[in-house]
Amino acid sequence: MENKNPTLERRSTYRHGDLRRALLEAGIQLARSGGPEAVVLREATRRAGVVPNAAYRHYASQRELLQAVRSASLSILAIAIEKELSALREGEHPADFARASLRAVGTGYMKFAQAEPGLFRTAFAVPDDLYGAAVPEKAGNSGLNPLQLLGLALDRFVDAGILPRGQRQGAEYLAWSAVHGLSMLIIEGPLHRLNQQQREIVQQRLLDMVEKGLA
Amino acid sequence: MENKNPTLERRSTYRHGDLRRALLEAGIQLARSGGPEAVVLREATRRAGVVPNAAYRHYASQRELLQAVRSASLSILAIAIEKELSALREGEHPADFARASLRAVGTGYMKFAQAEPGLFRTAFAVPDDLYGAAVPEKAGNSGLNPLQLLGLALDRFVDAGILPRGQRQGAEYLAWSAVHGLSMLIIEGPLHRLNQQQREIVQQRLLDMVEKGLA
DNA sequence: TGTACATCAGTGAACGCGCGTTCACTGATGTAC
DNA sequence: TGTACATCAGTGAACGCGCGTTCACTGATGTAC
Repeated sequence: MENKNPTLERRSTYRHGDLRRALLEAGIQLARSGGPEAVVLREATRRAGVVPNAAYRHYASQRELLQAVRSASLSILAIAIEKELSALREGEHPADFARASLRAVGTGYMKFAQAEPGLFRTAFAVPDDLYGAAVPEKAGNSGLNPLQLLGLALDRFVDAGILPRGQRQGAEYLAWSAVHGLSMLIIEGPLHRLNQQQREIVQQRLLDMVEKGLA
Repeated sequence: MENKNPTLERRSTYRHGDLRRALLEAGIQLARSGGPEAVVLREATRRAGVVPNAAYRHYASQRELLQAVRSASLSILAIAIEKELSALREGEHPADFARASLRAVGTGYMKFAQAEPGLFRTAFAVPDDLYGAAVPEKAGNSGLNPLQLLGLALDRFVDAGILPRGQRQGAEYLAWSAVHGLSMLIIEGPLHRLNQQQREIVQQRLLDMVEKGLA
């Protein structure tokens, strides 16, 4: 029997103080360890050290809490991608820089999927717009969400002249499909048994395919 | 309130006759309309016109029934792919034939995902080997499961000399990732809003990318 | 051809579980005067 | 600076729900003699 409520110090105050955030954070932990179906409202309140219905002061329903967790997951993913991107230095060859950018986005995405499969699955479990107005809840530090970061890398392809401008539109979805698909096959599919080295090889080959196949 | 048990004619016999199959078929219907989480043992027994615990004469647990449904889903997918493949005629150009084969596999896969999202999600929801001994429960009429059908198309690439033999191994997973990823983005992701024509365009572009990027 | 009996498919009743959600409440806080 | 009071965060108790699963049973079937 593990401690279900590691965060709880018995509250001395009647008011919690920041229950909304505590519930969100508990929800993120739940998603982290069990994916979207683990985001259980009652369990989140338990972890926050609060009675179940107290949640309704801050979220209208379990569904609304789940959506908040989902947005947070996307934001964490965006930050992981940004981290890979920020390791790049813009050299003298724009084409190399563009290619490295795309690989960084893809690598950040796939690394995240494997390091945080629960959050990854949560981020994409529920259909929801990733187009439209960029909302900060789903964005990284740059203010861009994961799809927009991918778009940024592809813009660099166009700028470098290695992707015809006419093929730019919708190219996100081609690259995204490949990287998303491999992530799924690895984290909950038939590629689950691959060891770390094998995973890296297939990831690199996949990125090669995208790079070569896009232009 | 819809009819929960459309199949049930009030049984006149004490014995059901073929409850195992009836439960499997009910399970498939459930998966069809609601994905893996809809495969509820009690509901399957209701549809079979039988008391809940009767299921335990035929399946050791809900999980076992779900696995059976999953295998059936893979088999149905294999048949869908075979249908696309069988429309091909082997012409005089092996390279063209090989390329058409790969496109047929990819098209069959993506069509199935969109026509039967519930079964598709069920087929891939639970991790499970698709390697190893080919088991007939997961295979199509040819005795090959979906992964093996993809392998067949890639073998034709090698035979036609458009894929180096040294790059053949593991190539399944590159092609599969792309096609699987796009399917997911379309059926339960941000590409859900695309209309039929837009979907076909992006699917064709994705297949172009794979074809070009593989070799 | 007839009868006894083993087999086992399906029944009936019940279990514990955890979930999301609603209701009327209580207690602390902070604002108006 | 002190007091009355509105606000509203969190409580306590309870609801109905559907699930998977277990138990002791009953009734039909088909096989052995």
